[in-house]
Amino acid sequence: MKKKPKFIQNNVNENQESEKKKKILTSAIKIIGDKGYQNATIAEIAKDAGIGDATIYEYFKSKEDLLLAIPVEITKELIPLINDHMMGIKGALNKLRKFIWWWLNYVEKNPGYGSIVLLELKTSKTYVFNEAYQAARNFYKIVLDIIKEGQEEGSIKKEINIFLARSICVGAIEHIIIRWLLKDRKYSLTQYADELADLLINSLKKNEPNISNKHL
Amino acid sequence: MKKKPKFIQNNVNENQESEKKKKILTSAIKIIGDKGYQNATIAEIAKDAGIGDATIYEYFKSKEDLLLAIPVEITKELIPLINDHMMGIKGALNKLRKFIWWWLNYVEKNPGYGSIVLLELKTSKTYVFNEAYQAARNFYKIVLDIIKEGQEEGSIKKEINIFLARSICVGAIEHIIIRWLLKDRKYSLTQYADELADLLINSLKKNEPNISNKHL
DNA sequence: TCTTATCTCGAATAAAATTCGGAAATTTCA
DNA sequence: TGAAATTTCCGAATTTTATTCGAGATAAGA
Repeated sequence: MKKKPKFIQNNVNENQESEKKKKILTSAIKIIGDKGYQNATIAEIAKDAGIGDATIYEYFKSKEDLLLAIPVEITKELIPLINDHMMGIKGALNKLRKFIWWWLNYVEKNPGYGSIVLLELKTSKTYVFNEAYQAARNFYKIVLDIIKEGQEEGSIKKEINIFLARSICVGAIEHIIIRWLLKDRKYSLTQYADELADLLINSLKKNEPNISNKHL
Repeated sequence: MKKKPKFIQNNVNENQESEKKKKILTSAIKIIGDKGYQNATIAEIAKDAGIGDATIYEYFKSKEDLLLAIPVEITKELIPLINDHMMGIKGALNKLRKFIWWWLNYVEKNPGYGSIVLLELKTSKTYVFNEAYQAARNFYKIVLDIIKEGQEEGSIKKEINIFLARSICVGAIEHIIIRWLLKDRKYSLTQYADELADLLINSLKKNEPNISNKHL
């Protein structure tokens, strides 16, 4: 651990994310994702991270601050990841299908993260004013961009309000995920990806008259 | 307060819902709906209800039990109310439109209830095993029934998976409500009803070939 | 009016978050 | 290299809240 320049906050070195901070976050995701924010105790998170309770407060202002730091951290890693997966896919509707699949798949493999973002986070009164909210917005923005792209390339109806379209896509995906999180999580989430994508794409895409009418 | 028949539970009179219990619930909706479950204290709820803290525990096992009792109580009143509004409306798609409007309107007028049901409830570990979850299911079932009806009468595509269709409708509505709840709640929610209904109806309804193709 | 079963709540208890003060570790620089 | 300065860490005390206890208040029936 190296020394930082003279005048520093009263807090721990913030840049280059000390390993300890990462370890706390990892333990927090594990414990909170598993038992929920309510039932997770600072003592247990500290124990899992192999440090004393008080040390957590060197890195996070409060338990709530720790909760809010989770999506900020993870989303930072997530957005490049999904963008990477999106590369080489042509056409907004194909991208939308891929995005749906990717998201369901990610939550299925990381239910703790899904549980925190979709269930725990929104009860925090300060959520909207925190950068956690910005992180979520950046994530949703991917869907919005896909819809815009589709309207530009002519595959998605121009008359649709893009924000409403995003609400339908994001709302449907989240609703399916939330049901899964609340249930036993035994069945596969990704199995819904294709059918859901079909339905959403069908409601957004511009009908091609020459094709859809050839049977008349 | 009248005496109840001989052998009673170790608890307070459960039938005919004593006014005190109702008063506690009313205060709980007010305080929890406003500050959130976390920040609402039993002391404050008790004070608002004009009783001592300990009295709450005569009517509810715990703070969580009190939270879970709220949707059970309210949904009991809500379902007859919405069914009443639905009467006389012909056609599944018209019912869906009305349902969307009604729901958005109800939450706009009762944001405390909306906040509890959509934001606070889902973090409770016991939610799924509680009758609160059943109450929510009964509410969603209205949408499912509308979709079934639409498929039977031929206004909604038969090939759509009804559960997925419900997820899209409920998910979209809830997503719009949640954004509103998290923001300042200053703008009108019901303003979205029509456009949202258009979009959802459009994605579910069976296209009538003779009409959609007459311009060819 | 007296007895008994409820109801109510002030005060004690318990559990968990947060703060405090100083010890341990690390860094600086003479 | 050594010791002062700075930073990190944490055990123990404090604070905040939910929950329980037990005694007094209230009503019903004899």
